[in-house]
Order: sequence, then structure tokens, then C-alpha cells
Amino acid sequence: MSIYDTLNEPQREAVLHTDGPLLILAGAGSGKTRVLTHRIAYLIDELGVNPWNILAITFTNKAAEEMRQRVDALVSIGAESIWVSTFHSACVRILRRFIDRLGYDSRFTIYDTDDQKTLMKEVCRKVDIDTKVYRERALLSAVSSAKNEMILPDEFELNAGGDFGKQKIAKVYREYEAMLKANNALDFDDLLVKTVQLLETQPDVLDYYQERFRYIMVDEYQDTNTVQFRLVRLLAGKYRNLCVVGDDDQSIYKFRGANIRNILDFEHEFSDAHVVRLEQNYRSAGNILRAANSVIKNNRSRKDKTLWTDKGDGEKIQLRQFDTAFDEAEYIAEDIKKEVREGASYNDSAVLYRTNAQSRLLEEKFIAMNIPYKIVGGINFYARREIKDLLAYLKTVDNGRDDLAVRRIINVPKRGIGLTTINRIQESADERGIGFYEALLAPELIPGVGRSAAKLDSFAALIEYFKGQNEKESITELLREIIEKTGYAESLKDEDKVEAEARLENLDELVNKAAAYEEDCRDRDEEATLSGFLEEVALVADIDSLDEAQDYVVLMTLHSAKGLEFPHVYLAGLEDGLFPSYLTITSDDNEDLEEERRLCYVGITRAEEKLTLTCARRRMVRGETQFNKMSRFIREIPMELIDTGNKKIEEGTQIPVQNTYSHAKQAFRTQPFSAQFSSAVSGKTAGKQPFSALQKGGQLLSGKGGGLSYGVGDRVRHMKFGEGTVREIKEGGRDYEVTVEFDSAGVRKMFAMFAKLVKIS
DNA sequence: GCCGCCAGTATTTTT
DNA sequence: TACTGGCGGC
Repeated sequence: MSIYDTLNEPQREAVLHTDGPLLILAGAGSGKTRVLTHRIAYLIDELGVNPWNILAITFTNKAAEEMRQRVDALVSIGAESIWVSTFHSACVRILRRFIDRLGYDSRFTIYDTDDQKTLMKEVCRKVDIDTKVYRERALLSAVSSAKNEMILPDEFELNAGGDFGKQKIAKVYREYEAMLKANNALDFDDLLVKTVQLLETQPDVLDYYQERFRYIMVDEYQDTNTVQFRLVRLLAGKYRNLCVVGDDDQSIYKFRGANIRNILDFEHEFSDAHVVRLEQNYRSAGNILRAANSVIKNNRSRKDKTLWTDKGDGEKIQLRQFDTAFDEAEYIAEDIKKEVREGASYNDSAVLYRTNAQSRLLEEKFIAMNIPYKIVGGINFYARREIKDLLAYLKTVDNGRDDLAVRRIINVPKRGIGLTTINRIQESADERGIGFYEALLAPELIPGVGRSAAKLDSFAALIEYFKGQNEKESITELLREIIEKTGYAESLKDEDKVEAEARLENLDELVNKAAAYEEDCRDRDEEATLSGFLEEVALVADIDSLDEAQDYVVLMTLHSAKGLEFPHVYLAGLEDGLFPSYLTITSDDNEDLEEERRLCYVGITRAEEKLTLTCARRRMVRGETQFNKMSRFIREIPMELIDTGNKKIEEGTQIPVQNTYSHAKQAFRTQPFSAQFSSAVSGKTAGKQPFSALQKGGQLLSGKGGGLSYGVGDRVRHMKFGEGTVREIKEGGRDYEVTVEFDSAGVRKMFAMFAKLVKIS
């Protein structure tokens, strides 16, 4: 009996089909990782393929690691020479070797979103764009989607035609690119774009990698974007042994440029593609699977398929609705406690939610109840200030051309080098067409820095000293030395005690990470380099740190949960407005809601034995109370699969708008609502006691709904526009749109929530 | 040049 | 609510 006998029929078909393009449509929990690992084993052990010729691309480093281990257990030898990595790290590896062909130095730095923003700000300053009109974030996302589509500045400008706004963006894009290059830096998207450019323009490099990667496998193919597609097509162009695995129902990264057409059109792109469908689910109990199927079937643009299982029905799906998000969190925490008392482990459970902000309440409850937990995502460790500072030192030592890094640390800790000096250095550098650091090495050539010259000299001497040390000592030692010799640790002591302590701990943690990296390299017999460490740091995802062996409850977003599974899954915050999010509900593009539904499908199918859905009628979002209906996705699940625990579930009274605590308070403080106002908001909801919950607190409101303290015809005052008369109040979305005729500022439409109009009598 | 306060903004998801 | 960035005072 061979290892391949344990596979089911379509799985075996996928494993044995090794030549030519292959599309594996693998439903959730259908054993696609098994197929991939067995396929690799088959290639090596049965067909005698050299592991060296195999490339497997996964979504996260964690998945890569896992795959390597599982292959290792299957094949006799050589698993370690297979390339298993994410798109991004594979590209970095290629670029480190050949990027000089594109005019970069191989010690380029990788910019994260923070760095991008800083750079973009500078770009805007340079090309004279008001960041209040065009926000950095918006500009960056425009640039990013262009890159994801492989549209370079020239083409972008061409496409812009006469459109003024687009022309501006084209200008920004061009300058942004120029500055990245000047800093010898690449952003995330560049890693892919530049690799494709490299392969397209350098035939010998392309040939090298085509020869090397004779067998290519891509996991989570539904989430690839256009550049990634182009990359894969290039690499597989010669031998065409390309196997992609994916599930169009789990495509959840459209916002990041993922192109679901990549998987839907695979058969068109590769006309001789063989297609295998894996529809038997080995993960979830029958009821859970049925729920998942009944939700996803509401999507129109998908390849039709239905997962099935030969497992029993299992438990019903638990549904609980609460008054507030506090109650919700408490229930989840208590429920987990209860199950642990009954013999479960903490790591049997995971809590999934739509937005990172939701983790807060859960975390508080978990702490209060002494439940071990781990939050995945949220603020990245490497995004913390002290960590970024230290990394900026390392980047400066490693790549002297990264001006952003140098400017970040030139006065951290305080050396008395101020903004004026920094600007003068920059100006001088720009004039002479050299880098910031290079300019600062010779302060005597810079007009107007006379007094700071000595300080600049000692800063430069410090960096140069570190550069020297970098040659001699390990990264760990260098890092320790930087922390000490710059006085960084010392400077923290002046800060708030608790804060400083946390930061110092983080610094220790960073040193530990460096040590771990070096050890890793030693194990793998590779040289540990500063560039290598910085790259690893830039490309880790928080999910990579997840450790199944540890006994904790995992809390994370639905996006992070992709590819994972747990015996008991809690889906929290299933409310219209939160999940599906308010933006997708109001979007006129139906695709958006479909993507949200896929996200729900991903969430449900993470559960093996038990699924608990929870929602709250009332929840604080950004300091405001929101009233939400139960999620429409819940209503797509047949009632007979659901157990509400004998509690009453209401579809939810949707309160139209104006639910904010502060407005309620303000409304109470001023005076009852005018007659015009209640007629303006229609009687539909007026009788439903929208503030029932708030009444508990007592003094807030009388009984009727509403919340504005003024009505049509009233005189109001606005902070900026002065006094005026209310002409119209319209109900819209979450807020009221108020039209006011100001005495001096004319007629203005504004949202009540932001306008903070005050009634004057 | 540095520090502290205030105002404006944000939240959908992340390699 | 919570964070960030800008501005003004010392």
C-alpha cells in the first residue's frame, strides 16, 4: 500500500496529473494541502524530479513552513531544496540576485505601509499637491492598484488623457517611483512588479528561472492579482507544468487587487488545462457545511459546486443575540470557560470577527476571566515606534541611500538636530543630486548649518562606527550596541514609566528576533545578513507567529483565518452594518456584497465541530453607539439548522439614524424636538422606542425617537459659518443631511453628525 | 528647537 | 473613542 491509496478519486487524479497546466478547484476543507504535498512527493519519489526544480507558492510564511514540514515527512530526501515561499519572498530572493540589472543596488530596503505614507507625503510636497484635497492614502491606493495591474507611470499618464485629477495622480505616481528608486527602496507591490519587469527584459534571467522551476504550484490561486498572474505565466512559460489550487468561493482580497478572473478564466488562458474538482469536505460536520452552502449559493458569479461530507450532522449551529457588544464578549468568554471545564482545551476555540477593532472588548473579557488568548493582527509588532526607530538604524547601516530611515533617526534620541537643519541638508542634497546621508557627511558644504555641524559630525561618526561593526559582529550584537551607544534605552527612561517599560520589552523582543533569525540561518547553512534580517522583518505577517501547540484561544479577523481550522469557531458581530460592512451594503456594486458573503463562507467553513454565531443590537463604534440588525447572512441559513438556546431572536429594530450617545445627551440637554422635525423623519420608526436601551440609564431621553435639537425653520449656529436658518432635514444613511441658509456663508448642506449645529433661540 | 495642546479624522479587510 | 499631525508658546 502506498501513501497515494489514502487519497480519494479526484485527489488522486490531481496528484497523478503532473504534466501540463492543471486547475484544482478545491472547496473548503477538501484536502488541498494533502493533494499538494502528495503531488510534490509523487514528483520526487515516483517521477524522479529533482526537488530543486519545484516551486510552491503559498499565501503566508506559515503555510509555506507547514507545507515544507509535511512534504518532509512524505518524501525520502531533499525536501529542503524545494522552493516553498510566498510570492513576495520568492520575488525578493530573485531580486536580491538580479536587481542590479534594473539599476538598483541589491541591498534595497522594503518599505512598509508606514514608510510609503511618509514618502508619499514628501512626494506631495515636492509636486505641490495639497494633501487635504488628495489624501496620501487615496493616492497610495491609486498607485497600488495601478501597480497591481502592471500599469507603469507612462501608461498611466497616457490613460489619464485630459482628466485633470488623473493627470495629477500620474504626476504623483511618477515622482513616487523616482523617489523610491533614489532611496534604493521597493514597496510591497514593487517586489512583484520589478520581478516581472526583470523577467520580461532579461531573457537570460527568465531562462534561468524557467529551467529551474520546471514544476510550479500555486496555492490560494483565487487571491492572486494581475502581476502575480503575469509572474506565474512567465515562469511557467517554458515547461507549462503549472498547477494552481484555489476556490473561487474563498476569494476575499479584491481590495488588494486580487482578480477573481484569474481562477475563473484559467481554462481560457491555458486551453489545454485539466480541471479537477474536490468537493468532498473532510473538515466540518454536516450542519456547518449545510449552513455554508446555503449562504454561498446566494452569490451569482461563481463556479457552481456543492460541498458534501459523509460525516454526521453534528451539533446545530448556535445563534445568540445580545443587547450590547459587552454582553456578547462576556457570553463568548463564559462559553469558552464552560467548555474548558467540560474537558476542551483553549486552543479548540477561535473567535473570528470582521474588524480588528472588535478584538478589544473580547480581550478585556478574556483578561478579566483569565483566559489565555492570542490576538492575531491589529497593530503589527514591527510597526511600533521604538521598533521602527531601531530598524531605521539598521537600514541606515545597511543601505545608506534610504533617506527616510536616516531622517527618521537623525534626531532620535534627541541630539539637538532640528527641522531647520534637516531641511537645509535635504535642500542641499537635492540641489547636488546626492542622497541625504551623503550630504550630511560633509556639513561644511551645506549653507546655514554652521552651528549644527558638530552634531552632524558626531551623528555621522556614530553611523560609520556601526557600519564598521556590522562587518565584524553579529546582527544581535550590533543591535545591542545600537540600543546602548545611541542612548536609545536611556532616553526611554524619561518617558512615562509603564510606557517605557513596554517599549524596553519590545526592544528585547527585537533582539530575540534577530537572534532567532541568525540561528535559523545557521540551521539552514545560510549566511545571516542584515539585509536578510530586514527583509524577513518586512515580510512577516502576524499570522506566521500562530502556534497550534500553544494552549490559547485565537482571536483574529476573518481574513486572517483563511486556511485555518478549529473545532469550535465563534463568529462575532454578525450584524448588518458591521458584517456585511456598512460600505458594502450601500455600495452599488453587487460584487462587493458578494465578496463579503464569501468572507462569511470562509468564516463558517473554518469550524470543524461547532459553530457559534453572535450579534449585538447595540455596539460602540468609534465612540458612537450603533444600532444594528442581525446580519443578512444569518437569515440565509435555514432555521432548522439553528439553535437559539431558547432565547428570543429578533430580526432587529433598525433605528434609522442619529443614535449617538452624545447627540442623545445633547438633545436632552437642549429642548424637545420641534414638530417639524418629527414630521421630517417620517413616522416609520417614531413609535418603536429607538432608545430603549439608553433609557435604562434613566435620564437620557423621554420616549420618542430622534435626536436633533433643531428642526426646519429653527435658527442655528455653526462654528465656522455663523448663524443661519435650517431649510431642510433629510434622512440619509446613518445621519441626517441638514440644509442651512447661513446669513453670511450662503446655503450649505452638511451632515448633522459633523456639523455640530447648535440651536439658538 | 522642544513640548504640549487641540482639532480633525478614521475603520474593512493585509502580503 | 483614539490616534495623529499641525500649530503656537516657551
